[in-house]
Parts: sequence; structure tokens; C-alpha cells
Amino acid sequence: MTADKPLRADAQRNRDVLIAKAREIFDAGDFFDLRFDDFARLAGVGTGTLYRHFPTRETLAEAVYHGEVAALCDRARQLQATLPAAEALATFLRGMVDHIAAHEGLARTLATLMADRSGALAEGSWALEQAVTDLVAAAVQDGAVRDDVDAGAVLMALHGIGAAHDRPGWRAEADDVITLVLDGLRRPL
Amino acid sequence: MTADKPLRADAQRNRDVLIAKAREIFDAGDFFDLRFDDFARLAGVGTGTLYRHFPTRETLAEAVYHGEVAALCDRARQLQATLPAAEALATFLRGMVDHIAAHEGLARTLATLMADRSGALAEGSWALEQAVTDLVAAAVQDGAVRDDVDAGAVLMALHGIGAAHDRPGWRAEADDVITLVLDGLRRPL
DNA sequence: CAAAATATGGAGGTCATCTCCATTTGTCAA
DNA sequence: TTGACAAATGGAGATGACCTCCATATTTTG
Repeated sequence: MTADKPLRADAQRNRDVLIAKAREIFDAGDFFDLRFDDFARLAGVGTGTLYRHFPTRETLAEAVYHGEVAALCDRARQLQATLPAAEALATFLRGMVDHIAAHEGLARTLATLMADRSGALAEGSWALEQAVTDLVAAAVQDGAVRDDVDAGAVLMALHGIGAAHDRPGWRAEADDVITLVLDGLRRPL
Repeated sequence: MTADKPLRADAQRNRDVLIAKAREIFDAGDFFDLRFDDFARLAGVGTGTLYRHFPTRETLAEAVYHGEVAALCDRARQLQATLPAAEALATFLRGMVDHIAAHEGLARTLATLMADRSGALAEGSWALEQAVTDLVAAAVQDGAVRDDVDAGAVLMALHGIGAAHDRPGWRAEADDVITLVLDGLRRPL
């Protein structure tokens, strides 16, 4: 896919700084209040450098997102290796809520970008989708979960949770969504 | 809340034209590809007029959204009056998916704006939330639905459906989400 | 170490957004 | 009807964010 050409040392360094700074801003939730040019200065590089590395806000977001997704996928695999399938799925989904709760701004920012022009981020989230699909498939295999609903539905529900992050009773409602999904998955009819 | 001052005749006419044109553009999904000034010309008014009526894209979206929400609420009330509670809820949710499917561009546009700065639209969707809450409450009353999950969770799931509108297998997955939610609601444990 | 390749930064062009106000249109009382 | 006041209009132009471009600097290579 991405035939990563070896990046020059300083270029790599700047790229890393940009991503790190971006994650920071994302997390604070200030990403959209900030002029893109100013972001370059904040990161200590020229605007040209910023734009060469990340032509748009979306590409930058994708880079940050990649790290998130990788971490989540690791967690999924680890759970799958150490717990019964149904429990792994439940634990993972509950954990997702914790994770989103802990990274409010980031979740909101990503949700916004996701809804906007889904192309860029959709690609980045492919791995996450795969991980969830695997978790569900394993649970189906165990007979713990019905086989007539697509794993994509679980993704959708998660997406709703992330996107609605600013609702007053978010945490309780998010937990309820997971409860509904898990209970709904359990009964074959 | 909104102490609607009586609008002058021509102002009202322009306002209506703007909303009508906006709904049209929304539905075509071209809302974000269009310069806001050009939208004014498309609607046949000056930019000043556009901005006086709708200072931002969001306020315009909210106006369109209002109509949608009103229609949906009517439907909810009608179902609630003519069907058993559990069935009314199920029919309403299934119908939501149809509705979103039929108004692709609009759904996507609203989802985007919703995620962005939720303030404006969140206010507009209060009525919809109330309608869903009523449907759920009635079903709980009937004993057809568990009472330990908040109606907000259903809203969240719907939100996820709307926001993820561009996924390849959207329709099937959306139906699955509804299935999960309904089945999840059914079992008290 | 020289030359080639690669990356940098920020000045300035471009273009969407929004403001402002001279003019037009609607309202209402006499 | 008409005059006078209020409300609304529209579009020219200011503003400022986004992005390009290239002379200069840095890294790598032979």
C-alpha cells in the first residue's frame, strides 16, 4: 500500500513533532478553533513544512488516528488471546467507552472529521473494523453470539457513541448502548 | 424561548425561499462544495440578505432540520396513538432507517453539522429526543421493554446510523443496529 | 569535501467569508 | 391615497485563512 520511502532525518523529526503536537491539540479539543498556519508555528515549523507533510487537516488527523487505532487493535488481540470470546468482546466494548471518555477532545475531533469527508479516516479505521469483526466472529464461533447480524452494526453503534460525545448524560447513555448491543447480540431471536 | 417577532412580508418570503433551496441542496449532498455566497445567488437573494437571516451554515441547517424533526415527531405521535407501544417503537425505528436512506445527502449533511458544533442542532433535536423518550417510556410501561436503559441510548444508536451513512453496506448494517437495539431492549437481563 | 538530493520557512497570492450602508420595499396612520 | 417611518435588501469591498512557491539551508552520498 504505502511504499514508505526512507525519510530524511530532519524530515522525520519534524513529522513526529507535528503529530505529537497535533495529538495534544486534539485532546484539548481546540483543533477547529486554530488557524492551520498557527498550528505550524505552535509546532515550531514553517507553514511550508506543515503543508508538505500534511496537505490537509484530514491527513494530519489520520496520522494521529493511526496511533490510536494501533493501540486499540493491540488491546483487542490481547483480549482475544486471554479471554473467552464473548467476554473478550464485552470487555473490549466497555473499554472503548472508557477510552473515549478519557480522550474527550480527541474523540470529538475524530468524529467530526469522520463525518465530514469520510474517505481519509475510513481508510485508517480499516484495521479497527477488522479487529472488531474478528472479536465478533470468534464469539459467533463459540455460539455465544447470534450469526445473523454484521459486525459493522457494532461499529456503527460505537460511532454513535463517539459522535454524540457532548450529550449531558453521555457516560451513562454510552454504557447503555453497549448493554443493548451486547444483550441484543446474545439472543439469536 | 424564541419570541418570534412578526416578520415583514418580503423577509418571510425570502426566508422561506432560502430554506427551501437549502433543503434541496442538502438533499443533493452538495452543501459543503458550495460557496456560501453562491448559495445566496442560487436562491435569488443578495449575500447580505442571506447572512442576516442565517449568520452561519449551522443556523441554516438548523432551520431545515426543524422541518425534518417536526415531521418525524408527528409520525412518532401517530404511531404511538395507533399501535401497541412496543410495536410503535419498532416501527418508528425501522422507519427512521427508511427515512435516512431516502434522504441520503440530508442525513449526511446534518450528521456532519451535528458532530461539528453540536450546540445549534442539539437544540433543534430536543423535540425528536422527547418523541423517542415517550415511545420508549410507553413500551416500558407496557412491560415490553426493560426499564434500566435510558432512551438516550437509542438516540445515540440512531445517531451512529446517520453519521455512518457512507459505509458500503450501510443499509444492512443500519437494519442490524436496529435489530440489536430492539432485541437488547426486550430482555430485562 | 564537494556535489547532489532533500527539506525548510515564510512572504505573498488567491479566494471564501462576512460587513456595511445607500437604496428599495413594505407598513400604517391620517 | 399619500407621506413618513421602519424594515429589509443586495452587492461592493474589507478581512483574513489557506496554500504555493522558491531562494536558502541541511543532510546524504560518492
